[in-house]
Amino acid sequence: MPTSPTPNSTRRSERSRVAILTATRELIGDLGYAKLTIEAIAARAGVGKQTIYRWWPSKGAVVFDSLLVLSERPDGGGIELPDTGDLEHDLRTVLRATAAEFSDPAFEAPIRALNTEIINDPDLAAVYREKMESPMREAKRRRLRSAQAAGQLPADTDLDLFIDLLYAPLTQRWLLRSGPLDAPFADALVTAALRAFRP
Amino acid sequence: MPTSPTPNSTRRSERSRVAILTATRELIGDLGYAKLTIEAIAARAGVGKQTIYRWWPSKGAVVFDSLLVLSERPDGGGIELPDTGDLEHDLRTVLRATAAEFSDPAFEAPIRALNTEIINDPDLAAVYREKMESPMREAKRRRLRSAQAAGQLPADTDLDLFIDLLYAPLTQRWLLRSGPLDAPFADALVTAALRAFRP
Amino acid sequence: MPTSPTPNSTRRSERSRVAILTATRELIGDLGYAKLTIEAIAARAGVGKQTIYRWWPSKGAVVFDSLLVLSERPDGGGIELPDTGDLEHDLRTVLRATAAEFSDPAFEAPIRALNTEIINDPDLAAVYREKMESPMREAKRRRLRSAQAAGQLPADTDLDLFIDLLYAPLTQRWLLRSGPLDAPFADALVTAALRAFRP
Amino acid sequence: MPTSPTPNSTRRSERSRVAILTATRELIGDLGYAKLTIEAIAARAGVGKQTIYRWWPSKGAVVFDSLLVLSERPDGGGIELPDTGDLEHDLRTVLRATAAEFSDPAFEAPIRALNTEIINDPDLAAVYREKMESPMREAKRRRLRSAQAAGQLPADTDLDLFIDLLYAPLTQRWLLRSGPLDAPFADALVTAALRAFRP
DNA sequence: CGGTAACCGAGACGGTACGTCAAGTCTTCAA
DNA sequence: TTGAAGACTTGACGTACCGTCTCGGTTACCG
Repeated sequence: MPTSPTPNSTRRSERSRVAILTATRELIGDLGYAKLTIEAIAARAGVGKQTIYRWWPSKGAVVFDSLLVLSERPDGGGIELPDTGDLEHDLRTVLRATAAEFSDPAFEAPIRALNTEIINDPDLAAVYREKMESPMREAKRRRLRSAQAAGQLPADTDLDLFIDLLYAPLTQRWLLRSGPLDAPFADALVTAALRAFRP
Repeated sequence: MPTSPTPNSTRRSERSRVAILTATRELIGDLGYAKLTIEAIAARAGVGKQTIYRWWPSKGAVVFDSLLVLSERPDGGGIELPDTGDLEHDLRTVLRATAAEFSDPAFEAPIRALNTEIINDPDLAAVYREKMESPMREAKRRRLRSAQAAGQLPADTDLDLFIDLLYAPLTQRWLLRSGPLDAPFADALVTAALRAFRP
Repeated sequence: MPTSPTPNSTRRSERSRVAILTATRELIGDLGYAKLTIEAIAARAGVGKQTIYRWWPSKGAVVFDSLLVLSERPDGGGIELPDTGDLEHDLRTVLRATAAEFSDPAFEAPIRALNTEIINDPDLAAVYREKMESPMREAKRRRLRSAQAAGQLPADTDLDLFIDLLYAPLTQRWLLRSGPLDAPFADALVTAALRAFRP
Repeated sequence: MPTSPTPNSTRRSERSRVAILTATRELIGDLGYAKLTIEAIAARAGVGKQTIYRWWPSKGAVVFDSLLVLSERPDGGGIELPDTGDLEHDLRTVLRATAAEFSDPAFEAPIRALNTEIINDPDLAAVYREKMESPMREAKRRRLRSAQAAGQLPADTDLDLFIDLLYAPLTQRWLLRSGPLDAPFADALVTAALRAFRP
């Protein structure tokens, strides 16, 4: 496993680990991904470069770990999508929120940085899927299964395809900046996805 | 416009321009994007570094221009999607071909390089949309309009949304390597997109 | 002959020649010798680089020619040392004047530049001796021969040695900045040189 | 002080320092001063360029330090001029030796390089006077004082002027290549200097 | 007196070296 | 014995100039 967000040695300094991850997140926000350097991270964290190289195999792994906390629930519990009983309404809420998050400058730089690393590093992509994508996708599946139980979605629906149809166009548009990430677009996606799987 | 694929001065050496673009394409294939350097491009092209810096504002712009030719038809004509009269059949053909292209090692490295640049450089993203995305999307729209005329797609279909639904999940899966790009996946996307817009 | 201060072709542009020499002199004064570049000369003179390379073989040659005018009499006549009939008095006058000239900021940079070139370029050194040193030394010899005729200097005096004794310590001190170039030093040199050759 | 021939930090690599100085000396001999580059020094010394820039402020300072060792006695003792009791004889010996040294190709290039730097860099000139000129001049003064004690030179002789009279013409002639550096010239200088200060 | 050849300003070209930055490795020293 | 500090080699960066080479546009001569 290329990243080690938790100490794998009792000797490891927790203080340094946190300082490095924090410094990395701050620097990505300040400079963007392209200008991020290991030296700057070490300097800002008040840490020797060797301490970074000792615990992470690549810059990408540091960046990844530093952003992992963004997706972690402080309470340790799993992520949960809203479930009012009305699938279409809930999906609109969630998709609009996702669109808004992409537009938030505080998330913009880090997520672009993360994508840059993942696109070019298959190992990191695997870790990403395991640590960040999977939990989120499982939460989405849970909500859709609940809808199936409620008879709002056919029982034989390919849930992963449904999720892809819903989210991929949104992510795509954000990555390539090919159009506005607004509520009408989010709503249109929800409508289209639901229509694609109606009986 | 940040890139200038054609000489903007009578003094510009066409020989050098072509050599630079060719060398860039070859090096991306050999080394991947991350290890591509301006010095290596200049050396391989038999050109002074200054000649690159004189005509392109950034490494990304050179990479972009070098890949632009991949999307250009040698005959100068526009791109055209197949039109046998059967929309579903044609879309399957096209989507399967797109999936196959993504799996082709010759395209893999360059297109990942291009995406890396585009994600982090809004200017380049704009040029990308204008020079590469737009012509392709227009060709897709033409095929869909033809289907509308043939009564295979409702006249009020939001063609751009249709295209997003069809292609975004494919691109997403390829970028993040989150699953196989095979014929069943392509077919499922076609089916889902068509069902989303059936009357 | 490595330098050609006068046009050797009727086609040569006198305007350009003068502009180049003037620009060179100005730039040496502004930047010092080390930062002087052919490109800057060409730019300041409003001249193509090729026009410089066409007429001078090296940067040193341009510098040399540009400084040659400093030693030329505007009236075209030769240099002449004062001759009041009192050798010691005249030598003091001349040596003090030489010391003052060395201290003049307007001469400082150019003459250092000239020396730098001459030290490292034997060809230039030869031209320097012919064009600048010889006429000056001949004028000094003339004054000393006049003194011999007046019985103020033995007839068998080695005039070149006398001149070296007089001027070399002055030049040395200026070049290496090893001491003040003041009147007492000049006077001491005159006294010593005269004593060295008194009967 | 612009040069630091001895490590000013315990962290400094003595191996690198010596390699740089040695490479510089060798390259000056091979290429001459004008073609000496920092890159070539670093390459020949097997050292990163940064290591040079870290410890020396300019190319001149490296050149200077590399030549400093030429004037250092390995035994740590000071320089001493011969003292047979016969001043004229000793001065002839020393001046002829100096002339011969100037003619030695192994000294030619480095000393010209040194002079080039010193002429154009007042700071370097100051260090030169302190580290190289002064010890040598003091040795000369000692020999002359010994002659004064022996009654071969008046007690009120201006020793520095005497030294200038003796050496400046020699150095001048060598720098400008204005004449042969042979024994007759050396002898003539000795004779003249002694005559200038005889009672 | 009209062609033409040399010279001109301009500036692109293939290069070399600059001085800086950062990468990843290695060494020293204090806690 | 870890970890901070930071020197080390390496190598790419983007810039400045080098000296050469066109490119059109004068300019002066020669046929």
